[in-house]
Amino acid sequence: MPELPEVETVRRGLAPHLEGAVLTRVEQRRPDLRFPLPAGFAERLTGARVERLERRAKYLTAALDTGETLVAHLGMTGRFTVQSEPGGGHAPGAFHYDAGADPRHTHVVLETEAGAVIGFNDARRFGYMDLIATAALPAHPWFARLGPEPLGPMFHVEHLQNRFAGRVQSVKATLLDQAVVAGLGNIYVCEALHRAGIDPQTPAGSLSPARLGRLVRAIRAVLEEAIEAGGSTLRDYRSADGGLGYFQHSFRAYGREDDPCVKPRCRGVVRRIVQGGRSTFYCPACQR
DNA sequence: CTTGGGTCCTGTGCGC
DNA sequence: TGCGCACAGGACCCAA
Repeated sequence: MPELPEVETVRRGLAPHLEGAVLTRVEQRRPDLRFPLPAGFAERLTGARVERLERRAKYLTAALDTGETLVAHLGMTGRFTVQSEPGGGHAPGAFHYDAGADPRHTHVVLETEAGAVIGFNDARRFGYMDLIATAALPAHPWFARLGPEPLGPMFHVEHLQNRFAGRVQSVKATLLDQAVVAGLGNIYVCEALHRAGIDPQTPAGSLSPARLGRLVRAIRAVLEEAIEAGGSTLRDYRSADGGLGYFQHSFRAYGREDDPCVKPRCRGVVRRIVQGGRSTFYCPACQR
């Protein structure tokens, strides 16, 4: 479930359980996720205290008091589950997050002193984790080339102008490049381009400053609304547990092939095309 | 430099 | 009901 709003939602859900918490038990159930887990993974985590739980792009980072940071990427299907054990210092009627996860795919389990049991579950195993020296994080290959946070002060029209200049690649593909802006994925790029009224096939370098301004505002708006809604859940959102997002009901283009365009006064129909091997949904009538 | 394609892995949903 | 295929929120790598 993982673009920026989903990862941010996960961070907010985990933070009360992890920030300030001491990890009393760590269980590694397989040697690898997408990549091998580092040597001594469980041992290096056990006994550590989580100082901060943060998000950068689509990465979650848990800075530890050991000088290392636990970094997690959810890939396509990664999710965290949380159970608070009765008597573990939490109110009765234990908080239970995302009960729908198949337990066969729970690969890592973290338990805190306060009694929270946190599972990392990932059916496709495109997700990954590593332990990295906190001081070395900014220079790490996963982080060094990331573009600005789209909801932060460094993301503005001038930035897009600079990064788009001379690029003949489509604006859709360019926005998926994490070095241009960090955290967007297929869904929110489609949604932002629809809101901005921009054809996804337009060469990035050919967009006027005015249109880039609309694009910046559309990206910020759709991400803020999605975070507000707790992100999007594409499967089993009906399982009534807390913590599941509902922004998928607000999609205007993504997944709406053959539906009439929802933009007022637009008579267009949403189409699906393939760009770079991935589906793009857009309205040819109002996105030009 | 770009683009397109294939790769990792499993689950789901659809047409037949 | 069963089977095979297309497709899925990411991101890397390589050939052309």
